[in-house]
Amino acid sequence: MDVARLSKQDWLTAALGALAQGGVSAVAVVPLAQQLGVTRGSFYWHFTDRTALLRDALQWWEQQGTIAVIDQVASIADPRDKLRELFRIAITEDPVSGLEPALVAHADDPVVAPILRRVTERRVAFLTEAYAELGLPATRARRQALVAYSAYVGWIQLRRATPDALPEIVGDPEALAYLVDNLIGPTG
Amino acid sequence: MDVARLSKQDWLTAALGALAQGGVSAVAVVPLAQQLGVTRGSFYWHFTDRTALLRDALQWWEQQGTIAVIDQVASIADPRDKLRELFRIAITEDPVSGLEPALVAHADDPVVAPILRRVTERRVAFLTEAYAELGLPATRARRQALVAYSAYVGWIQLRRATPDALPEIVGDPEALAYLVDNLIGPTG
DNA sequence: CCACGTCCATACAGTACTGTACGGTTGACC
DNA sequence: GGTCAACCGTACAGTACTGTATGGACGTGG
Repeated sequence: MDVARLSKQDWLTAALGALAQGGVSAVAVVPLAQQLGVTRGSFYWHFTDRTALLRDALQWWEQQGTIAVIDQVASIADPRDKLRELFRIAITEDPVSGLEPALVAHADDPVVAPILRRVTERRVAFLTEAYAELGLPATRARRQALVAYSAYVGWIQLRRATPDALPEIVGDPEALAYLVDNLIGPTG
Repeated sequence: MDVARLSKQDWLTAALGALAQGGVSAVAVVPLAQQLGVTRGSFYWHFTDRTALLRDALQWWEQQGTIAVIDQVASIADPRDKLRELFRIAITEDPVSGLEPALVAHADDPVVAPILRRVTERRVAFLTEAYAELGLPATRARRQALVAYSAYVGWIQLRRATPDALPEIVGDPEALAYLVDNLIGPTG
């Protein structure tokens, strides 16, 4: 019959969902097993530890979230169009709602810290490169990249803190363009 | 002798610190009591519940964090100077490091949700008013307020995610002015 | 058809936290 | 100096989670 055996990936995605909602401490074996319809016996076959689950889940997210999106826009030749499309994707989409806020909140966690750091650095570096292609000198390019990235981060935070105050922006194409232009910043 | 009896406020500040570091689940009675050098008997005299501690702590923070800062800049007449000073304070100071990211991460929590919502709305309303004083029409003022506030939120998040990438901005007065101007946005 | 690898359930300690009940200590005030 | 309230320690259940050990079900290849 369909006894519905689980793969390692099932645990990873479930862990990311729990992490997004309740933070690191919500990545617990018992609730996840209950949610997946199995017992802890399943978990301790796939993973050695609770920490191993958290680490593997974050590493998987690191690959999917960072590399996939960057690959999606890296082919765009014009740097201004590239930034525009990048921010549009980043603002409107949100694969695992609330994950990034949860990660930032647990920035001190020994498992979270290195991965969050790598992802942030990689994103800022990509932005810096794009702004450099736009003609900014190196120092100003990195400065603008930090400003733009922090604006992006704040946006996804705000979307979670007050979800119903923002559709008035995302829903209106003109307002969305206004936001994207503001994210890109003064590059003239 | 100096048996160092605790006040209710001691528990509140300790709770905010724990909340900032480990999230809602870190606001636990046993660890806090241990950190304060007492047993749980003290806690259950001052508070009825673990939830009551969390609620009271957040309400205290709501008053201190929101009202105090707004009062500090509300007297400045020129709206542009007012915004400048507001963002300067918001960017450079951080009374309880990491609290706001932790709150956003637990935006679904029944205790956190209403308070976070009130604080966000109040801040955005204050910004909207300032931009209106600057001459923006109502719709654009609120839109710009949301953009500016999300940029601010992202800044304090980024400061926590990668603390050593940002002093290069805060330390340099010129770069700080650049950031503040970018937060204020195009208001010409 | 049976032997083996995969996947999961169950049972057993062990730990950490929550609430409650109650008893003890301290200091102010009459 | 006795009384009362504020404050805290201790002991008792109760719950939730972690890890480990072990055995069973299930399918696949020899």
